[in-house]
Amino acid sequence: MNEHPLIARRSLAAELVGRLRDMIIEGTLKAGDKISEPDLCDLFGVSRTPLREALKVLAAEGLVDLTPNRGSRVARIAPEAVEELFPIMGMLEALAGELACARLTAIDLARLEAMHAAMVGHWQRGEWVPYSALNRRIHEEIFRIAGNATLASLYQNLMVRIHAVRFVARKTPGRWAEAIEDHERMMAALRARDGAALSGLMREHLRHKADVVHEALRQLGAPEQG
Amino acid sequence: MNEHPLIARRSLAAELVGRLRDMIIEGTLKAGDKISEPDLCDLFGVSRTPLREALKVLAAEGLVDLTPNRGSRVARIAPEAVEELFPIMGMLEALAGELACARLTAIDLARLEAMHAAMVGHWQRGEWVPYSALNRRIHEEIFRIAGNATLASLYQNLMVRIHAVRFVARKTPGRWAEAIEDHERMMAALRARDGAALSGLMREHLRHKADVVHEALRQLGAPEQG
DNA sequence: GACTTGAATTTTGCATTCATTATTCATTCT
DNA sequence: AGAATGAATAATGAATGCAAAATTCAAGTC
Repeated sequence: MNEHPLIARRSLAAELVGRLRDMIIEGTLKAGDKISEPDLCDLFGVSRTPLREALKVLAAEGLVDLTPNRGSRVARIAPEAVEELFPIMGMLEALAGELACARLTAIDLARLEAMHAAMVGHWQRGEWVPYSALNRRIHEEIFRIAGNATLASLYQNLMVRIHAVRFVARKTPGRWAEAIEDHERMMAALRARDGAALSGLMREHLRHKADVVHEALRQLGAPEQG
Repeated sequence: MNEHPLIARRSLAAELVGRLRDMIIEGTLKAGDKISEPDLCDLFGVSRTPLREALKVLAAEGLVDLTPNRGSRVARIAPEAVEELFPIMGMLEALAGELACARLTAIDLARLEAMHAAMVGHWQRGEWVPYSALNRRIHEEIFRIAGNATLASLYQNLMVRIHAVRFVARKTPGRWAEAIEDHERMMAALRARDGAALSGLMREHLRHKADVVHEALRQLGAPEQG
């Protein structure tokens, strides 16, 4: 009768979904790569049944492309897909900001202030990696404060889909400064608990992010054929 | 080397995903129902392997709840989940409206005008079923015009999740008139190609829809235990 | 030498089988 | 009688087996 079993037992398929998703996100499995069922079965020491179930789930998430009778490959994100995703993510961030403002506690604000200050510090010292990590955590924190689990998981899912642009999204100094400015304004809106303002700012922030990715993709040119 | 094979062959699992989704949406499989693998295998005349793959996909979509070693049931939508979904759908509609305004052609507008007029006709004659169908098609048309496939499919997915409230969403005459008014204003914004206005109106329209569902759910009270 | 043709191999889709876990139901004990 | 225990039954999770499809590769043709 227990809703949440105390000892969480995951099925092999569920475990594989997580492992494979991580491998795709971190780049062990690269976009466009053919996924060999026998090889992966070997690697994980499982049979094809749970692996295939996992691949079906990842295909539903948009991380894997399945072609009947012709196997599966890691999904390749087309530049058009990126163009489609960013406006959506912008809207979801905007909503998150709005909701977060309405529910923001003093403790939440203090935590965000601290994270923001630390992030600015990383920027000043030119520490890209910790900056990125903290940046991501700030956005996650806003979604947490928003208190809409569906919204958060939806955003997560879309974020995962654009994993591949993570590497190309190297900001120029100017773009980096712009991002910091965006965040400064966002903090101001949060302090003022101005939901509408924060909403607009976050959408704009995402638009800037989209621009950065766009510039990077354009520089790289058309991705090689798989 | 064909990207899109001419003869579309679907796997059994893919076929089952579609069939089961339809069964859930149309109510043949009711929310909270236990899903018996042997029974469904019997019904469709397939083995458990493709059926289980299909259930995993539906679980990823949020239509089915899987509990390890304890089988699967049709997902029950909690009122809180509805409360979480509507603001999201509102934002997505808002974005669709904005994009649609920017890309609207004269032909698109004419088609929408015709659909709108027909829908108003159904309203005047109190024809609920064709009204609903046309209402849905108008919204779909706006998403089509918006030209963002990812946005459309995301919206579809969320729409499917709230299938169960479809039955409770009987509008009162006042609410129905409100919905018509919303649509009148939306048409005006479209004619003026005022993206910002349409965006706001569609979000408000969704808020009204949420209110209707909320009232209905409150009247029904807490859903019976599965 | 490049293009086809077709057999050998590999991979995929699905059914079946086996082990493990949950559920049901009869029996026992308080 | 009602709760507790355990055997019988059914379900789920995962591995294996098998047929159909795709891929590979070597031989033959122009």
